[in-house]
Parts: sequence; structure tokens; C-alpha cells
Amino acid sequence: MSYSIGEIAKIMNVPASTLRYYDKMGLFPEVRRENGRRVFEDKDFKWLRVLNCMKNIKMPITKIKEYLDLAQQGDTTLRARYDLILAQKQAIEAEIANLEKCRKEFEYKEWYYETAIKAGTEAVVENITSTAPTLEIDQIPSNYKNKED
Amino acid sequence: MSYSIGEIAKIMNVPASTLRYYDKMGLFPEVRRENGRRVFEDKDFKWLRVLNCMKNIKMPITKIKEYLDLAQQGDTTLRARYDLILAQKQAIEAEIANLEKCRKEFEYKEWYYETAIKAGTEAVVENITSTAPTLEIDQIPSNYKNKED
DNA sequence: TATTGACTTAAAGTTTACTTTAACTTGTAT
DNA sequence: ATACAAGTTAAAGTAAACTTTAAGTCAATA
Repeated sequence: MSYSIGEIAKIMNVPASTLRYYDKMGLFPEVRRENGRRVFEDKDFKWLRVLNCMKNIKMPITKIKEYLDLAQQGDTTLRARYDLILAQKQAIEAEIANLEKCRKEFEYKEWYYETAIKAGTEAVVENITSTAPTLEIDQIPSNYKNKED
Repeated sequence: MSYSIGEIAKIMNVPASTLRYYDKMGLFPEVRRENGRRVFEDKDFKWLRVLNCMKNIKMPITKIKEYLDLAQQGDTTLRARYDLILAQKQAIEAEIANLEKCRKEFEYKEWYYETAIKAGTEAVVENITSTAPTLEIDQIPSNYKNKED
């Protein structure tokens, strides 16, 4: 099964112009042309899924390209690709841990406003501790710590 | 205890210029001045922690400002702030779930390359299923689904 | 045959979030 | 008194990731 850029765009719910931009940046080295038109294959969904993950963790396009270039070189780059993937996996894990802290912060805020709404004012909320969710977040945000030292 | 912009910058490991930029965008409505210099207080760390969370979930500065403006208006905006916080909490949760899927994708890749390195080639890896981690990810990336419909 | 819709390109424009620059002020140390 | 460090501003510059525009190609339908 093959797909036009418009079909891919529709399925992935991403503008065709974005896919063209990605292609221009070298993120679709395998996609062939028919009468100048891009022809996507089923296997490209697999790559798009990975690409999507990489975008999710804010991996810059240049880094994604780097990975693709390694992949194009075949088995000699297996270790390099492994290292890259491992580093990214760890980055995701750190990011999840970080977001988990944020979730707790917002959970506290949720309780704070629920309590304030019940009381009609937020003036008293800071003193109420009996029903307050526990916050165990550093005074100093974790992702500011040791940033580029 | 009060702090200069440089001290805050150092503690938070963020450039002073960024803090000035945030201030310019209205994100520090409470910070007073002494001889024209900004004076930060201990309570500002609390706000900086929340601000940091909001940045973490990529809440645009305009949205953060919106929240702050509501807060400045006092108790009449409690519900509006509650709604905003709740929506953001849900956004974080969705984001965490999303990253969780990505983590699995990278876990699979990790296994893939480990296996390929052992075999000396990636040619055979796709066929090995006995030791492969399970991937239960949609063909279509979840965050592309129903995007702005 | 003419029009339409979906594609193509290069190049310019947009957005967000800073970052840098340049010129200036102020408090402290020599 | 003078120099230095650390602060101030407005305004211009930067970077990344798109998005839009304008002009053109091509296959299929009216």
C-alpha cells in the first residue's frame, strides 16, 4: 500500500507542508518519487511513529537527522545508534520524572483552589494542612540544578 | 531574606536576562525595586517553582500571564483559576502518558540494537520475537489524533 | 479542451522565547 | 577620586520549527 503526502498528512493529522519541511531537512531519505510526487509506503508509518517520539522529547531535527544518517550507513554504526537511543531513553525518563513533580505541584494547586472555593476566599488556605496533599518538591526546581555546569 | 536578580539567577541556574525578560512579560508583578534594582523575596521561590512547572509543560508565557492576572484580581477569580489549573493538570497527565509510550518505543529500540550488536548485523533482528519487549503503540501517533478538529 | 484538485518548488514570513548589545546608574573597594 | 562589579533600559538580533506565498506541473473529470 502506498500513500500520497496528502493522505499521510490526513492520517497523521499534520500539515502536508510540515511533512515537506521534514523531507527537506532529510528526515525521509527513503521516500521515492513518481512524477515528482512523494510516494510513502506502509513502512514509513513505522518511522513516523519513531519520528513522532523523537519530536515528543524535543529532540532537535538536526539530532534526528544525525540518527538517520547513522542508520543509512548500515551495521558499522550499530553501537553509535545504540548509544544515541540509550541517551534519549534516559532523557525521556528524566523528563517523565520531572513532569511527575509538576503533576504533584498542580495537584496541590487543585486542592488549594478547591479549598479556597469552599471557603469563599484563599486567605485561609495556606494555614489548612490537615487535608492538604503533600508536596515534596525542592525549593530549587530540579531542572535548573547543574544546568550546563 | 531578599535577593538580587544575580543571586536568583545563580540559585535557579537561569540567566539574569531571562528573569528580566520574564519580568518584562509581567511574570513578576510583585517584585519591588530598590534604587531601580529588582528585589526578590523568599516567597518568590515558591512562584518560581510554579512558574518552572508551567514552563515545563510548555505553557506559553501569555497563558502564564493570564493566570497571574486572574490571581491579581483576588477571590472573584478563584473558579477561573481552578479551571485553568485543572486543565493544565490534565494536560500534564496526557503528556506523561504520551511520554510513557515514547519510553516504550525507545525501550524496544534499545533491545533492537542490543540484539543487533550481539548478532553483528541488524538484518536478522526484526524476525526475533522470543526476547523482544512488547510494543503496544498505535500505528497512528496518539498526539496526532483529533488534533484541532 | 478546459478546469479542477492535488501535488511540486524556492523563498519569504511568522512565532516564541529568549539573548545580545550599547549606553547608562549605583554602591563599594582602592 | 576613581575604578569595578552588578545592576538598569530599549532595541535589535538569534534560533528553531514551521507556515505561507507564488508560480508552476500533472492526471482526471466536465
